[in-house]
Amino acid sequence: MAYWLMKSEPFKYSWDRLVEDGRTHWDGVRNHQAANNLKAMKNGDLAFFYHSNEGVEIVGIAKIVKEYYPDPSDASGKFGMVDVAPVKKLAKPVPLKDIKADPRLEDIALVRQSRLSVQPVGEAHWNILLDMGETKL
DNA sequence: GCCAACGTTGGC
DNA sequence: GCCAACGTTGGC
Repeated sequence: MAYWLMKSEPFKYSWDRLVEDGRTHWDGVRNHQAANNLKAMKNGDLAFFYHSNEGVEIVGIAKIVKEYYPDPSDASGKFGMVDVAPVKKLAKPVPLKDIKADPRLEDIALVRQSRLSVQPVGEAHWNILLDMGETKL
């Protein structure tokens, strides 16, 4: 079981939309590093759902329900996508500023590689973030 | 709206 | 293969 973090701008695709839809295609990734992370995802892996630009916080937990396959929106055929479904909304969203303020999280990709839209989260970091979100799985 | 970070493109 | 120019992401 691996853990991830996926970013979405809420006015493009929000956590509430994901809950309404039940599941969605995580398409549109055009960055190789992010795509490599998508490729490494396995069914059942969990991912934090992060709102960028607006909110700027982790709002929920999603799970991978379909592993990497071609993204039809990519004409070049180089990039793929996964399908995700909502698992649980965080009892308390975890804002980026709190993540930055916690020395235990200073090495997290969210801080160190702020532009990467799909990133791995270590188990220790995952548990800290769950704690900060006052959420139990 | 600005700007830093960073990926990509293209001239040489 | 280097690097300047340019585009995009995303925090503030």
